[in-house]
Amino acid sequence: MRQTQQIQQLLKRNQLSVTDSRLRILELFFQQDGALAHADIEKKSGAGFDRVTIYRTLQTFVDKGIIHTIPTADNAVRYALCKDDCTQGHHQDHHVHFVCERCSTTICLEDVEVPAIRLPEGYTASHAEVVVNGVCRNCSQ
Amino acid sequence: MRQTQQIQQLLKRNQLSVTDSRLRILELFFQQDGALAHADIEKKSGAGFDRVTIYRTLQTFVDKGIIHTIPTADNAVRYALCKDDCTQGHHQDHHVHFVCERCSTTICLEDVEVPAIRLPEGYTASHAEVVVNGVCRNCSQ
DNA sequence: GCTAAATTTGCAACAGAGTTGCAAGAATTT
DNA sequence: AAATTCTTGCAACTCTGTTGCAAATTTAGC
Repeated sequence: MRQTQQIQQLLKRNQLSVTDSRLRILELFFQQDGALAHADIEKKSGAGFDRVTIYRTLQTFVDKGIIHTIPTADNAVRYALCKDDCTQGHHQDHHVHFVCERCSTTICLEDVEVPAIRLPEGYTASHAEVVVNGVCRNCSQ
Repeated sequence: MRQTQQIQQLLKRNQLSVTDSRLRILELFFQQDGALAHADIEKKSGAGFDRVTIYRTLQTFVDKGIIHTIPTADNAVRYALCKDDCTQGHHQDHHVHFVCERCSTTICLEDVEVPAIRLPEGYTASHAEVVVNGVCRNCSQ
């Protein structure tokens, strides 16, 4: 399976040991183009990894910049893959996410540009998170 | 105390019974111009209200449109007062919040306009939440 | 390929956030 | 002031996330 090799390389590039849970969880992210919550991963991983392992794996991936978190109004943390060109600097920039009101699918709109936001005097912005709520392509059909 | 009367009227206008906890919690929101988390309210309320009461009170206020929630990256729910002209329609619109990276103060920037965000084809936006992270006026001095 | 060192996993136990049912207590209505 | 309605507090529970530690796995050296 070629994807598995890609994932292995991704892990090694980030100086991480290649383990079952890491392979499987990354695989899930590559299969899904939307974002995943911890609970999704716990269900979909199948292999019955310990909750703690999943938490730690996700944290590790966030630390390494492989995935990033998405803030949502319902206070459920979701994670999404960072694109390959998404290096450290990425998270300093603007970032747009879309949450579908019908199916709750959360996707990362990397291509959408966030217009500059004018703040009151005295305020300095370092980066902004934008969460757009609405109806996704699938649900609007 | 005149403010107490204002708060009482606000409650009655929303068909809510006037109780100690509701008065006190609304008072906190009026004193504070930033946002409050559940934990903040528990500490600051002083009067030792039950945790459950605070949860239910906040939920009631959200339902009535008196306060609204703010999504943050650290996954801590915060609540802020809606302005008087902030009726139901408000939450359909854009909304900008600012979180200070130094003091964690969260404020609601009602006056800032959010530029329209262009989405890929097939996607329909109903409203957007923008969270700007940076340094607030107090901390930048 | 095998051993030692380093890393990762799973378990147990815990902390915190939030919810629900229900009886007792307040506020509102008449 | 009594009856009704609504709200509170308690207890118990679920869900999410964290920490310490021993066992298991992975990696690196030989």
